[in-house]
Amino acid sequence: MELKNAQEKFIGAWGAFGTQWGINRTMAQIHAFLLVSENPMSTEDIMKNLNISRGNVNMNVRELITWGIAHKILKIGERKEFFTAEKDIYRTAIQILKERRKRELGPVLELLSELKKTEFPKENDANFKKVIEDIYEFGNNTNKMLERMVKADKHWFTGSLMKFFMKK
Amino acid sequence: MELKNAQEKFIGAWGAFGTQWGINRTMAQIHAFLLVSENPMSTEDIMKNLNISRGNVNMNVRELITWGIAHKILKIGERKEFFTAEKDIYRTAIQILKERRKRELGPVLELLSELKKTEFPKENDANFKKVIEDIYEFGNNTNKMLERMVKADKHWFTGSLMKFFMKK
DNA sequence: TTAAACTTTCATTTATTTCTGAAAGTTAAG
DNA sequence: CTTAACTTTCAGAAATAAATGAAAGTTTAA
Repeated sequence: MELKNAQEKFIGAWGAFGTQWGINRTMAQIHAFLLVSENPMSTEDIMKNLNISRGNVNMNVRELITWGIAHKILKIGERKEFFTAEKDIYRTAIQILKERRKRELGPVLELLSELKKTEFPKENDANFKKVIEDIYEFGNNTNKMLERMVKADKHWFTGSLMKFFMKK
Repeated sequence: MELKNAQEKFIGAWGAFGTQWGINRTMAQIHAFLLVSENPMSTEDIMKNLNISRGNVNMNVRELITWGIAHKILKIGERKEFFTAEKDIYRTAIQILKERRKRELGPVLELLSELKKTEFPKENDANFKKVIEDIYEFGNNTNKMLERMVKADKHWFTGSLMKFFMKK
């Protein structure tokens, strides 16, 4: 197999994977393309290689940058902007956890905490209260764990965390 | 606020949350509805309460059952089928992890492992190899941790795991 | 049997998400 | 300035995902 085939296979798979996680296909593909590209790539490079429009590249690259998993690179003497993916996969994973925690877990915990406080005079609310409290507790614990992970350094993952999970 | 309003708020939020995680809105809403319902509900109950069609209810309820987070309940003397959500939130979370691990992480690891073995004679593939290896290693570690979590019991989460994350 | 009660399927329709590409906006070199 | 090189925006088009509902299938009671 040629390297190019293998890269395309990876890009395709990464796109499909992204879809299942609520990330759009193209954003994931651009991410994969930048990962396998040795050097920073321009908008035109991405357009050409993935066969997508300028607007699409622009939108999704900016989104990747917002997520903190791609970076803008300026070359001296060049007017054009280039882009590169964060190559440290742990950093990448941590960034994704961080953003999803903030954007998704945050609002849910807020709602649950609000619902938890609400009183329902004279209504039979035992089941509802329990469901909300259980989910809140679970979400809160998850939140705390994610906070810890987000603050950890790369070696903590392969070291302490892995050891904890493997023991016994 | 009335209990019903609170329930609807929860159902709506759960649906929106699901959307972001690649789960369809209705499936998440049915799940939420079954969670807040004290008793098992029939197809008609779900249709009426969420204002959706019979076919839609049928498809999504079966999907929830496949995921192992809802159950079919048969009442004696009743022809109709009733459905209920798994009320243990830890079990629910574990089921979801289990399924996603199997369906999504599995195939990706398989592809990565295949790409990792591929040789590219005479090509400059150092960056590609490193990316694939790094992601594979990360995926593999994640996989091992998930396996451990999936096999753990409820108390391990609030006990050992929580303690590990909170220490220092 | 057979007929009523219920569940499942699936071709169409509807809704949602994503993409395109041309126009507008921005920047910097000359 | 002015113009060329480049980036961003966004209305409409295209692609994808999800929902409908009527027809087909299944089960059970009588």
